[in-house]
Amino acid sequence: MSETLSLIQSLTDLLTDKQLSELKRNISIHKYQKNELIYNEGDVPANLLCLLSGKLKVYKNGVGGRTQIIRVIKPVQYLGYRAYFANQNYVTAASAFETSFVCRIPMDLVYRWMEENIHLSLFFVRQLSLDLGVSDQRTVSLTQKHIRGRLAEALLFLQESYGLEKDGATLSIYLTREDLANLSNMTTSNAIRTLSAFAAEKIVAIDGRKIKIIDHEAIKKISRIG
Amino acid sequence: MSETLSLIQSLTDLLTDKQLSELKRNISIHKYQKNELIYNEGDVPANLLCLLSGKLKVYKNGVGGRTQIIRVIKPVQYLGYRAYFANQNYVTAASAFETSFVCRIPMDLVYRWMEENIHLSLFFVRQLSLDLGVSDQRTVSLTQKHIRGRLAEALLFLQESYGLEKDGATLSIYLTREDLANLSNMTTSNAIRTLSAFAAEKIVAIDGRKIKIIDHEAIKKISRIG
DNA sequence: TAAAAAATATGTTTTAAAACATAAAATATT
DNA sequence: AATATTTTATGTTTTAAAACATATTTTTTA
Repeated sequence: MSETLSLIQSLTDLLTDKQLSELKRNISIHKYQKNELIYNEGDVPANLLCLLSGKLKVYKNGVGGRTQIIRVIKPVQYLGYRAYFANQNYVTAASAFETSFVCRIPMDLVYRWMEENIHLSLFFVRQLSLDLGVSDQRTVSLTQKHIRGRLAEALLFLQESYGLEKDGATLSIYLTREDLANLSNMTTSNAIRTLSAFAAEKIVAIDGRKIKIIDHEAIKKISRIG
Repeated sequence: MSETLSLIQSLTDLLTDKQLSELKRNISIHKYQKNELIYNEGDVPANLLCLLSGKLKVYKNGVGGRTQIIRVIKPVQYLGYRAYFANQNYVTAASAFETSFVCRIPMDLVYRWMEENIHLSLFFVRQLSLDLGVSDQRTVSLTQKHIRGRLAEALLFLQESYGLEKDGATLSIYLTREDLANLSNMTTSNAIRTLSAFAAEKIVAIDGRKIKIIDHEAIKKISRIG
């Protein structure tokens, strides 16, 4: 428990002693298996969620069964607050890329703390502002870049989000081509084909779901100019 | 001045008397002509902006000179706060669709008020949460819907945003086909062609830039299913 | 470990949207 | 009012991405 609390420090740092002890009494930890749903579109957002370990995706089911991954979550990051603050049900769903531990804090409690703790409120102001900037940029990238540019951007995004393995080149997250497609707004076949093309061009090396970044500059260039 | 203050009531309601008098000393009003730039990508976000009258667009310049309208602003709505809160320069630009009056309040002042006024902070938490929900939904619509669906959605969006004229059918905003295209993520020719098609199908009637909604249900259906 | 299911690979066809072209109409400028 | 510029309209061609098809490989489940 003390380790858990240290993990979610960014928020707990902001709490008063009284709020902290209240937190300890109301926090719960949940384990999610690979691909397990954490919340679904339409659900009531009752809890603030915090990813302690593992990897998550936040996504929307769009037109004709197509899925768009909106953002990915890494430890230690919060999620699930937007809908509550907007007084809406969830408009996204979230599930685990791999086995993950998530803690839940009742959102009503968090909101009560916010009313008496300006730092906590400002924490969410900042968080939401960062999220919104990313979302707006993403709208433009996904609509205007060509397939190769979108896939290259997705690879860079995964590198930034989850980092690389000890070799300093292999992405630490192993996604199916379908997830890669849903992240880059393309069909699964196009994710497969385009990734194969990158491999043929020696920009990446692929070994199943393992993706090794060979020519980082080339990927950045493709992401930038399409 | 008293009328101005009544216009921006949603925010001023939240201020203390002391803050309100400080507001009066620091607020300024600016007139923008049609197509005039209000702020540009890369600018430092020094002011909270509030549209008092007129109509604005917030947009991003993307790949290859293409422009994407991110959101439209109606009176009385605030803008320009996200970048400040995220500690970034503007990643969007804003300009006037038509002659508009915008008031400016120094953002440092607003932030200081937020630190001593929880209601103001929670106002922005809610605002940002709504913005983020719209942005995420927009990402999916713009990437997954077909051209007809995107244009139909844009028409509905303009109706919601700016309303209709006295006839109860004509959109109150007259956009060029180019703006309509930039709103719907398509080329100008496709906006022209698709709008002509809607007119031929008697779903809308067009008279220059005037767009009259004839069959609202049909537009909703096209927006929904593509 | 065998069978079934899911994911990946690769080729071919189709299609939606962009690009290109030209003309007419509407706006703006002198 | 005349000229220049921008916007709208419409036709044609090209192209990027989706859709469809089939085979192979990998993963899951019985």
